[in-house]
Amino acid sequence: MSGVLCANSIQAWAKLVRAEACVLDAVERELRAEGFPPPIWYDLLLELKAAPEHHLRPVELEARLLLKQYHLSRVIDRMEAEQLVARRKCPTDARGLHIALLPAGGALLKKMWPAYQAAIGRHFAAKLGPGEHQQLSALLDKLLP
Amino acid sequence: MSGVLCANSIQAWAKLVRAEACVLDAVERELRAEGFPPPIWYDLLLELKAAPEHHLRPVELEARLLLKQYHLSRVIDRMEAEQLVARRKCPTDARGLHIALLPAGGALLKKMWPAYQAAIGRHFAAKLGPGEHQQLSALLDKLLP
DNA sequence: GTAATTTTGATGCAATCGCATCTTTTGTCA
DNA sequence: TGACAAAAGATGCGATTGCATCAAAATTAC
Repeated sequence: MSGVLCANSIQAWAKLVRAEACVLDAVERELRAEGFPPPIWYDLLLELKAAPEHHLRPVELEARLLLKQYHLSRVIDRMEAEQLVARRKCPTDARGLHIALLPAGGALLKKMWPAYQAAIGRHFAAKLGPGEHQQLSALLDKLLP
Repeated sequence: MSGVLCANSIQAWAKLVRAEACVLDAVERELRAEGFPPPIWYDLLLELKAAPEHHLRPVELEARLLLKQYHLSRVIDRMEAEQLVARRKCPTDARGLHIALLPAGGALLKKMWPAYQAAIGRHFAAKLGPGEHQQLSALLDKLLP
């Protein structure tokens, strides 16, 4: 089953790790410098906003954002402390929760978008040519579950 | 300068972050389960081994591995505690150091390679087609400094 | 030559992560 | 039904990260 990986594979692997770290770090740093929370907060809020009734269960958020269970649990702690989201009882499963979008969450989403977009544009999008975003997307799709 | 990013860019961005996290996490988890240290230790040892006299300065390691200064400083702490590398005085710059590869470091490199290779193969390389590794490499190169 | 600036590396402290485990509730199957 | 396994979330604790800052040496400027 195994054998030897070719040099191309190893190099692609190394570049994936390095490039992502480099770009994500630049974006996070830029957002933080402007007083914004980390990108994952934005992503989470966006998922909630896109959801049918502006709420999702943690399990669903885990799957969409690919977060680990304990990680998400703590992100929600912090966002709840900032009144961005609220934990509500889930009516159909007593084990579960609804994570609901609060007004302040919607407001942050709006306020953060220009900065987030600019950061992604500067540190990521601008470095690729026109068709390359889709090309990269297609390749990364194969790596996703 | 700015304007609006197209949906393709945003999606590619999101996939880059998610896919990398997903794959790196799987590889790290697998190595850890077999009792090995994190991949960055391997990468660092490999850089040292490839270096002319099996030693490099922290600044050089930072640049090659794209690590932050304080991060690298602490990684070296841990690796030094395990006798994998040693901090030596740098003869040409009294501020600096030589990080030297120790025998145990070389041994770990050898011992770890099969596991590392297998993990990368399983969680990354196997998911891409023959030419796609190079294709991905080329795209990621544009994101690197 | 000396003062100001930059570079290199370390570290205190607070925030975050990762693992393992716990509680509660659901689902399965005899 | 009743026992047993699986799923959803929370959390204690130790390890790691990130920021800010420090000290020491090299470089630059005057």
